[in-house]
Amino acid sequence: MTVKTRRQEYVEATREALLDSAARLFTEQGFAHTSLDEVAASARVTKGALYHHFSSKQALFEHVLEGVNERIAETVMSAGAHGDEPWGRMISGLNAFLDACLDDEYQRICLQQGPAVLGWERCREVEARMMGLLESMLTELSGSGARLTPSPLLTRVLFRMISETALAIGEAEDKQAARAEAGELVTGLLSSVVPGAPAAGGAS
Amino acid sequence: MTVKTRRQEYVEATREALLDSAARLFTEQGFAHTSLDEVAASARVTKGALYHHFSSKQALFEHVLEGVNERIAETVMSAGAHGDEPWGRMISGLNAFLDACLDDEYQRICLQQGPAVLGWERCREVEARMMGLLESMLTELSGSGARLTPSPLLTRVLFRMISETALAIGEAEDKQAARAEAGELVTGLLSSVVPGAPAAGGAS
DNA sequence: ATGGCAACATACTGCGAGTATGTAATAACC
DNA sequence: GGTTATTACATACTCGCAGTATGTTGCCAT
Repeated sequence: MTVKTRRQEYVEATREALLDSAARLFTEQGFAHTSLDEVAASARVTKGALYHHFSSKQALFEHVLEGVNERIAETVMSAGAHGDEPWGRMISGLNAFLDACLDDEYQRICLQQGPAVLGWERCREVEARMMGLLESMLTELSGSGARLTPSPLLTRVLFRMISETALAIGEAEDKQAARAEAGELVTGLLSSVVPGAPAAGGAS
Repeated sequence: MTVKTRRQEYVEATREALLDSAARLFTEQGFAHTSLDEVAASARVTKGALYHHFSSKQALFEHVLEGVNERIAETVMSAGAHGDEPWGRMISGLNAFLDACLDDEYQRICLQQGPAVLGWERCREVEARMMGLLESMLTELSGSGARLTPSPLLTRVLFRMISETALAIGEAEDKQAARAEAGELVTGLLSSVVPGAPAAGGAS
């Protein structure tokens, strides 16, 4: 690959400025109450530039969501990679995810607006990486004999369950307390489903 | 209360025609792709009539959702009322709910569009009745010694979990098979959380 | 040099939510 | 029982905004 010309850098910068502005405005005002003129103005370009880079408002939102999701997924996966025993990795990944839920952009864009704007189906496609992580952890854990046999549906349901606690954290007044309660509840639920864990443990 | 005049009947009929048309169109085309002119035309009135009865498009949707939710809640609650032992009532209520998820209107309006249009918070207010039913059942079951202490968060998480299986049923090609799998999975999960149940039982 | 394309800007269209105003029938009041 | 107020709509309009059509300007290849 040849060295990137200055012009290509400008193009990329424009594109990312649009994505950044969109992420900010979608987070602050929501998808419906954010106009594309606003986004363009915030990135100091016009709507023409926006439509040159993104085919529609939905497409713009989709790219924003993918970016935010990617950022969080990276954090969670790196947290879930370390540790030797399966349960330890599960717990670290889980805690990383719950911590990520304190992130405003992830809250509003991925958890709240995402399903509304893109539909559940498309939204789950984006979540596929994190779902995959959860699924592999579940099968690994179930190796030691699980109460429930792992299945795509089980993974999906557990993932949504965790997302719901994430939403609860986001809505709570005292987010730290909610974060703690959610952590205990989810680990408790998981240890009910998959044995071989500290029966009821709060992990920080 | 005085006898209802013929005119009041007409008014009520108009209002319900609007609600019916809106429910149909929102279900078929979704909230965003349904225009109020369309709804009004389908009810054989004009937009003026619609705005006389409902203050905004959101308000119309909200009333539609409340109606659909009420209809389902009635079914579920009556199903959950019969039976003498708590677990039996829980199972019947659960099955009634999962069956209700085969209902297109409930699927699309309450489970898919609802959170998107009204936001999760308002949506949970509407779901309060069914959440209350679940919560009372949980506390009742936990009387015999639960693995997890019941809490609002637990109720909420379990409810969302069940809703997710509901969505899965709706999206599946073979809905009957999905319905069966969901039934087993949810009863299995619940019996993991709340003991005193048939360890793993498929209830029809 | 020049033709073409990429990366924008400008100007316009159309749809649809919401509003303002009209109007016919009913209800209220004296 | 005639006048007035109100209800239950219809008609006509505004306006914000997503999407489109059409420039305009520089860069790059040949």
